Amino acid sequence: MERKVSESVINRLPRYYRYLNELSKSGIERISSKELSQKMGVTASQIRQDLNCFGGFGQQGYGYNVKLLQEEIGKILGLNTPKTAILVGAGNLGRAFAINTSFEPRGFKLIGIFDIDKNKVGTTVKNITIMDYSEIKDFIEKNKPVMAILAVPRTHVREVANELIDYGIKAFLNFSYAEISQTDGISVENIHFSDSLMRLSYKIKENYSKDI
Amino acid sequence: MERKVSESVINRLPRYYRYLNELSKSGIERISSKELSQKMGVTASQIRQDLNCFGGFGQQGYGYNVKLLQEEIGKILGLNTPKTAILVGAGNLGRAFAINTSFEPRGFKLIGIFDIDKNKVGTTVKNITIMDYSEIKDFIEKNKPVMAILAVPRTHVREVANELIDYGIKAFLNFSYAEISQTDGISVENIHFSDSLMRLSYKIKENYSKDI
DNA sequence: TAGATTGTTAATCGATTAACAATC
DNA sequence: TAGATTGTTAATCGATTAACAATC
Repeated sequence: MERKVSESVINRLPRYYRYLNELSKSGIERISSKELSQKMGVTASQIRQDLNCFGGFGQQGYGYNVKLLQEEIGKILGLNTPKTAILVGAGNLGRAFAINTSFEPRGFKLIGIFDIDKNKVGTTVKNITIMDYSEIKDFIEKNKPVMAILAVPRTHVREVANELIDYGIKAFLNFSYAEISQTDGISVENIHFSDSLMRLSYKIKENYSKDI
Repeated sequence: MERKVSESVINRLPRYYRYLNELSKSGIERISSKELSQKMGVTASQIRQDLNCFGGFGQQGYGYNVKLLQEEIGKILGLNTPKTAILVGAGNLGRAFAINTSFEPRGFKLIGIFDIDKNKVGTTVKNITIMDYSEIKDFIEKNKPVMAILAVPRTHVREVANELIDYGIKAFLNFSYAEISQTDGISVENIHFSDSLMRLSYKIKENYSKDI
């Protein structure tokens, strides 16, 4: 029925959401695509095109209501329906992510944390007691979490991911430096620090040679 | 002289690098664009086009030498010239990043860590003693680091970034949930956990409604 | 009503894919 | 030499930008 919205558009939505949130917090009630485009460093055309993939949220001659538009984008992103998530791997990174992240405003709810390290099992992070990885199957079958955050060693990612898919997990936020083989119906979002560093390395190189 | 290489190409380079590294480690010496394309889930055309932005690294009738190609991509990314970096903000996230990341193989060298929390100052992470943020100006002027990893509260990012630019920092890896205003000659790479979560939220929503 | 700004169609631009001659 | 596969040019596809009629 509806045509599929392109990846590029989706990738821009969180940024719109963030800007609208800031505008809203600073008390601005309405904004035109032109004003917003200037603030964000994009074209007004792009903003209007992007938004009109989902419907007409503006009003001719007026612009967009900031609060309303933010709400609509939130709905498009599905932030209003909390999806249950578990964290696999409670090392430095896993714990830091759990502590630093506001799950609820982003559409998720963290309901379990797992590790294989017996020293960690039983301790708590964000009021959640870390469980032994051996209990994960039962936990998933009982509580049906939708998403798993993977912060396990690179060598274990694929194995763990496959297991969790078997148990019923539908989506991954993957921090481990390896890729989860693309399976049908499984959503994956990777955060690879190494890739970011390498891109930055390239950019620095480019910026310098430009000057010479 | 050379035409600017598009962002899309650059963004794919680290992934090529990773795959070649894996191939190399598993003892594979040569690979054709077709084989690689199948492994990576892209087109062979794209691989050849991407690589030929930088030069002809292959051989007709043979394909690509895995090790050589990996090396060349490493050079393109600038991984062979270590760039000095400092970490600003030694909270959970900053520390976890410092501990988990291999800087040298990604073209960087971590030479200093800063925080404002007096309780953290003096303790060490990865053999680096955390310094007080008040010392950062002197440190930068003396040691001339090129890049700063920002893991400070959202409310402080812009202020800190502007200060560091004044002191001579040329690039940022930014974890804080705000954007650094794009300045000429300054390279920025953002890692926004919130954006990743929201994109995943959207994907989950889409994957489900597709099934219905 | 006049002015502003949207939603949307059309034009342009760039990126991806296909095709093939060059050549190992 | 014959087969394979690159490097590169041409064709296609999609995304971005421009333009403008609709309308608040």
